[in-house]
Amino acid sequence: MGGVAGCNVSVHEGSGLVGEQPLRPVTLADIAREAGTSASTASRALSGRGYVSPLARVRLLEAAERLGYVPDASARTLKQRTSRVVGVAVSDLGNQFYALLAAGIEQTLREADYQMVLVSDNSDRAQELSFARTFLAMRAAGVIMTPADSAAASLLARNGVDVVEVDRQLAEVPCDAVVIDNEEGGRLATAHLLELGHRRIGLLVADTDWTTDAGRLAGYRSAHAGAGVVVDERLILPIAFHAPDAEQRIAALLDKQAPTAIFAANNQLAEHAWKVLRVRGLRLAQDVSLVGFDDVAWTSMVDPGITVVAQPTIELGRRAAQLLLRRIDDPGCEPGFECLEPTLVVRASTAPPTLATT
Amino acid sequence: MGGVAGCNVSVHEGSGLVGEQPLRPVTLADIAREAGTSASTASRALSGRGYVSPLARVRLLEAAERLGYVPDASARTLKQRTSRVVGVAVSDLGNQFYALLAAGIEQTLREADYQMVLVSDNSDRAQELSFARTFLAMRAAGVIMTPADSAAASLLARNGVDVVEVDRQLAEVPCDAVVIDNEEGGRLATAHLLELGHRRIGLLVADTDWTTDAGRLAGYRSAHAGAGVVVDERLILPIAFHAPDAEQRIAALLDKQAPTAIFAANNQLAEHAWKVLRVRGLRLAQDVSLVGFDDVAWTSMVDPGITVVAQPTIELGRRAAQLLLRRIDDPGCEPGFECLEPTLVVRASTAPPTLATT
DNA sequence: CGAAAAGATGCAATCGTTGCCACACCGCGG
DNA sequence: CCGCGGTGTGGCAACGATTGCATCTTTTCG
Repeated sequence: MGGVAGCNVSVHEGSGLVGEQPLRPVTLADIAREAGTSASTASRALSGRGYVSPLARVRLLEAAERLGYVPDASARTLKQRTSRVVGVAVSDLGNQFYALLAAGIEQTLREADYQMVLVSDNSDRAQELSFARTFLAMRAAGVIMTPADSAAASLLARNGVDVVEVDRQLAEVPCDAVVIDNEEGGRLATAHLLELGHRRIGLLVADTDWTTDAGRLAGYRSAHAGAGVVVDERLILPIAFHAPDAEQRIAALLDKQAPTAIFAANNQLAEHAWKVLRVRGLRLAQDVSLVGFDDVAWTSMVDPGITVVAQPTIELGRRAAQLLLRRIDDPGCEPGFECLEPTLVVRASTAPPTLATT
Repeated sequence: MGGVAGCNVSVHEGSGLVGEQPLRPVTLADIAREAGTSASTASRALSGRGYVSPLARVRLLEAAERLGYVPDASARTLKQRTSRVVGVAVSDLGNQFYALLAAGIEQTLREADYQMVLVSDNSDRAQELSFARTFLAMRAAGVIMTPADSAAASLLARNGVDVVEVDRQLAEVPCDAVVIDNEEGGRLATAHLLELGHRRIGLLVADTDWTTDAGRLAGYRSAHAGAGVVVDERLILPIAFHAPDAEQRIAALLDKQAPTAIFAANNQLAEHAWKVLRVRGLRLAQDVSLVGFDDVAWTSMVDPGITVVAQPTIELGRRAAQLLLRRIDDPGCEPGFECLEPTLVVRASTAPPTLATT
């Protein structure tokens, strides 16, 4: 440490003790000069590629350490035409589901020394496309998204950026994807209610053309078919995200269709349904059964606890990141598709109907 | 559109209809050639700086549009020595509080056309420092962090990167900060319980040296002092984050110190306390009162609802981002400090003690 | 009418890193 | 002793956008 007396002298700017304004960042050329080599050699020593004598290596490493060298990511990206950032676009960071998804992604990326650029696009096509352009501009190593539209994925793929779709699937280009088995989830929830004896099961589902909602709806139908029960279409209520009248419409469904149970196909709708039931003074399980989708915290804390279809949310994020890392590592590999299984968590919000109708 | 017949001809690679592998991204030089100008003029036209004739401008704009030009962020960053990304480091993305904080930050940054690089550092000093280096390498325009240690902020500040501390404050360098008035929050919660007649109020607080916990503790003491009540130090229980024995220790506190009320100074501890009380069959309000800190979703959904000190979490994030944007805009301005006021939300988990001791 | 100002453009250098290429050593086998 | 691989090393040209400067053209105005 500081053994070479001359070292400080050769530093052009007083960078040592006072710690004031290096301002101009330390470059490779600086540490090369410091160690008496060329920039090329410095680059080789620090990146570990190519021949460098042991002596030069330690000198350079020491110099880099001493001067606090931090390689310039943009220069590297410019030269190598790819960066270590991964773009991640989710629908709504404020929603616990997407936050956990992002947490899972970030964790895995971090372990592989990639950075996550996270944006929340409100499921807006224009914003999604704009973010795709941004990720393109950053020369992102890849992009993970919960897609709202196929245009973004197409744009990215066309420009050679790897895309992983997570939670939903709607790309028109071949691409990696990891989703939940939504149909199975819908089936689990619905079959559970059917087995309890319910015959009029209201379905609250997001009003989208996404695979998540389509899958859950399909599961709902399939469970009915399996049980030989005809679905009354009026029991199916599509509700747009953030619809201001969501709770009124749920209330109307309760009034007009007299369901004995409700299957709310996402965590928001479950919350809405729960609130409507509470406001109306309807007792869960006794008066109306309720099944939610996505095991968010409150469902196990309220009394009675809510029966839900649990998704491995963080794992979903991790898998998506793993899929992307695999593709970065081996760009030629077959598009991967993973489908994680949801599980039914039975709590106290479901019970046989009190007055069984036909 | 496509009026100039020759335009496709001059494109060297078939980029038009087939949409297959442009592979090499479109550069400024490409669109300059396409429009018959130099790259300099193209740059001026697209960036809007400097003289460009109207004719050249439209030609270049059209060419850029037609070829799908996306400026290379790394080249721009390299040249301008600053990027449009803002590094954000929070303690734990899986915690709703930090997720919402990040959501608020992202929203504001997005509106100003900045990107958020989000990392979750687990309050680990080493990780935090490593991220600071990464942000440095990316030439981040600024960094927003919930700090765990002062080293990261110092490193960044020393290298000319603007730092905003959010939620907590512990930088040794002058820097912008936005926090909650934790002392007031602690006081609100404690005073509420004291007014109800409680004299033995257990305090669950994170075992850190952060300003959040110190502030809440100070508020707890200050409220006692204001009411002329002496604090029994044995009622104060510091619990480390993710301590596996958190609930056992809370149970022990209940057993040994017989508090008539509990003030849990963060959302995790509130959840732990709530669970312990439930497991023990203790009725909220009637047997033990409970006040939480941070109005997360479940607190208003459980029965009885939990009285909490609510923080404007998203707003906290927004303000932090605004502070950073202001500083980027005017690097010389005085370090800003904002302190947002928490509010007490009284629900049904608090009531006068049944058996008033002393 | 001529000079100065404004308008418009291109050249070339620059940002920091990487990687190709050439060169310079070394010892060794032919 | 020549050449040949194996080692090290430095020079130089990229990567793609920006920008100061020089150049050239057009106005404008005294």
